[in-house]
Amino acid sequence: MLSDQIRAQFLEFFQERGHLLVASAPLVPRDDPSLLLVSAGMVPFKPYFLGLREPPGERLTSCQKSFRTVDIEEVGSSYRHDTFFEMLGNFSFGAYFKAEAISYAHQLLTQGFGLNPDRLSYTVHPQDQDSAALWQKVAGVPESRVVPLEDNFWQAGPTGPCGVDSEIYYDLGDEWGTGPEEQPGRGNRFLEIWNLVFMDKEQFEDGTVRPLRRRGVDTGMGLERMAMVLQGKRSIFDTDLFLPIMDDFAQRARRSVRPAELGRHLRILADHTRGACCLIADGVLPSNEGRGYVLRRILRRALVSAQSLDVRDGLGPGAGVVAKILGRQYPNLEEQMGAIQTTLAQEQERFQEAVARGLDRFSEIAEGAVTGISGDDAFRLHDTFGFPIELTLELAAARGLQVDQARFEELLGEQRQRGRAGRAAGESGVTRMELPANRFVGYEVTSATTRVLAVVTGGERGELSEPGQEADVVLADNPFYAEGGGQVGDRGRLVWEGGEAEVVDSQPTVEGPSVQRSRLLAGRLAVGLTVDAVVDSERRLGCARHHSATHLLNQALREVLGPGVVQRGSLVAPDHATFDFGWAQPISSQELATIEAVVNQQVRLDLPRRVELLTVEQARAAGALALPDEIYQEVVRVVSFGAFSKELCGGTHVERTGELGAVVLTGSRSVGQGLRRIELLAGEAAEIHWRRQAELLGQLGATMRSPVEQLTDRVRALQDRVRELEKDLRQLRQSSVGAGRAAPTTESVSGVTLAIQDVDQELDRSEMRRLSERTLDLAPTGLAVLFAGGQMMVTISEALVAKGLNAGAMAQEVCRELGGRGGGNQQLGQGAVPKEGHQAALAALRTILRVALEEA
RNA sequence: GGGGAUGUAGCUCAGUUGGCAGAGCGCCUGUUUUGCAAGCAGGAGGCCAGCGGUUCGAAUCCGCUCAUCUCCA
Repeated sequence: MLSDQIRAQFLEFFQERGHLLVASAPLVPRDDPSLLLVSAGMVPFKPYFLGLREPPGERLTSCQKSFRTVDIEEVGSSYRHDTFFEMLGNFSFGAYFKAEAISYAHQLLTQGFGLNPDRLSYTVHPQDQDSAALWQKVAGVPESRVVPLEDNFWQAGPTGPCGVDSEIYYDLGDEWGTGPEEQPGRGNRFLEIWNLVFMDKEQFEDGTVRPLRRRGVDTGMGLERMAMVLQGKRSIFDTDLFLPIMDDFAQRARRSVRPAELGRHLRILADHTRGACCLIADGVLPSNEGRGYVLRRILRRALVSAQSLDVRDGLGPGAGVVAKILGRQYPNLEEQMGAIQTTLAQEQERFQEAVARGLDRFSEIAEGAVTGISGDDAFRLHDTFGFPIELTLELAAARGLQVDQARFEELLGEQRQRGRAGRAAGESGVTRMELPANRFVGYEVTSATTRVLAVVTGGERGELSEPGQEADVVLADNPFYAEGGGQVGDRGRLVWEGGEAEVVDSQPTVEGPSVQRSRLLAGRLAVGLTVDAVVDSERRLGCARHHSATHLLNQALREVLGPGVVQRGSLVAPDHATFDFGWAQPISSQELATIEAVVNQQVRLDLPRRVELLTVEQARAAGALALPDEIYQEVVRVVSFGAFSKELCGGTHVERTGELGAVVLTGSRSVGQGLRRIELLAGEAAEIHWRRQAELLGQLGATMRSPVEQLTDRVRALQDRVRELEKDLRQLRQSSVGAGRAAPTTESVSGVTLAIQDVDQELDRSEMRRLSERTLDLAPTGLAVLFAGGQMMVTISEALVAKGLNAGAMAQEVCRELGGRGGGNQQLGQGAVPKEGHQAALAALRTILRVALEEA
């Protein structure tokens, strides 16, 4: 049975039983910073289980793209470990619980997929008598095949919905082993194919566990494993999901290795190429951190394997095969193929550079190596230069060198420890807390008379009584826009009988309602109070202008640079906005000017704004732009300006583009790999910007006494002139110094020649040095002292150095006597002496020299 | 979020207990008058990433910032 059929049959089975089919969410989770990537089928449904949002139906079914990073290192060496996988699931939100879930599962497996019931066994949580009984009753399985398992308890994270679960295992047969270790949950013979989670509790940060308002079911069946079972294969990699990818790489491999190694490399290539394609298609780009780093890591692992097998044409063609297999299920693989190919090529290039650098290092290390390569060196190659340990091992073996792998692992472990410690320290102390639901009225009005539903200070409910105190406030009818979609949160005031508070920020919460960070000015703020909530509408309007301007910019970029422009984020503030987008080349100033012109043209057309509430499908069909890595709710706001721009957006906007007045793009710069940022100003901010520029130019022109048009030439000429003058001055000084205002004199101190030069001008360091050496020429076996303005320099000949004299020490002593400081090394000493102290310094030097010579 | 590395001429990089900023390639001028990326001589080109500190003196030592590379989470 082909994997496409398995997927279809699963989803049909549950659709026939009243489940609504929900499309897979992107791999990048929305609004959940605790998660790197979607790692299970239920992740997009978490808010439904928590009761924070209404699900589109009580019964849902989906095939969800998922990605797990925990066993990246295992991939290739195992028959069932992968990173990217598809999770088939059915979900209940209060519609049914254990009995139906178990019955459905048994029915689909045995009748739908036709699995032999004798090969199935089940695990349940030891406390979960219900499930144990249900398996026997509903599925008619003997008690012996229902195994209690302590770890059959599931939760999405440290906090959140949780409950006992029940796992279904398929017996792969005697050839996988017959020992006592081979049991469901242990060994290899029994393969977990489906997990049914019965969620009825919620875990809180403080350790308490409370029942969920609406208990539910969350199940997950791994498509890859099911395909392995139904296609009678010994590995998920032998199924139609992976085999064509492996074949493709095998055909392009030019180096032969041992069969076991070949298989491992092909599995790595197949899994990682597949995963990388899906990540890139969902908007992830390689980087040094976060999910971008996950992508880079699997790409580099794949590239190491590609190199080991000497694969022709790299990973690119493999991506084509991936799209052929998964493209029908996930159309964005085809749509984003251009981005996928360029990303693969770019990362390959970067990797080659890192390898080339590492090779040089490795050679240096290997040159000096006698017995082997230390773990510290191997780790350094890996850690600092990104040179894969696999290559180090390979190259070392070729030279007959050992690598201290144990030490390497030890260092890697320490690195991990540091990483974890760093993360724990950086964790924010946000505690989860139930907040009452409220209503956002800010699209329609900027002020409202409403009730205070909650006042939260320091994670606890309370009230504000002292002026200056701050708290997060939840309002029943809330006119404040909470930070989102790049637009900053509203500010304003809360006013009530006998009191007032300033709203300094508005933030969304994971729990649902947005909170107004408020600082008490007067009176007392507590739950139940009726307040007038007034948004700072000037500020709001500034945000609206800049937000609308970014929409125009987004479309203008696509028209000028091409449809490949993908928005990656933005910041919309009252006085400026920035817009980030994926684009590899720098933006020329001409391009920027063209883009700016297109935007302003749309401003002058005074396009009307329209807001529609559509389903995601409708919006997509209408061609609305959306961020690639955002998941939107079922009903979305679509904001359009005339026929020019149409975007999914929850922000606030002007009514007509004419309100923007003018838009100015102040520049573009790179903010990361393949990521550019354009800064823009609209309305009054643009006006201020221009006025400042004009003032600046005016001042500059006045200072230069030159018309503005000629400023560039004037400045350039001035620079040339300065350069010439500096050069002339240098030469002049050199010659004047050489001539010597006061000719150098020599005298004898205890039989040693002391050459003295005193010039009545400040010299720079190199000039002093040069003149000092020339003065020393007069005393080839003695010493020289040079005074130049407030500086003194003592140089002594090799002969005196050999006698143990120290110029630095002498300079230090002389200076100290004159109240200054000095120092230096054996040949050369330097220090500050006042201009009028030259004679005193000389006298001191003579004394010091005499003493030093006597000691020597 | 936490480590490591790098930042010096247009490019690739040297630069030693802290003491006159260098090489190769490229560029300009002259010369040779020639076997294909030519030879010879001369020259221009630098805020040593930025800011602060230590020091008589910092490309060099210390701190912070920025950019790039890289590993871990």
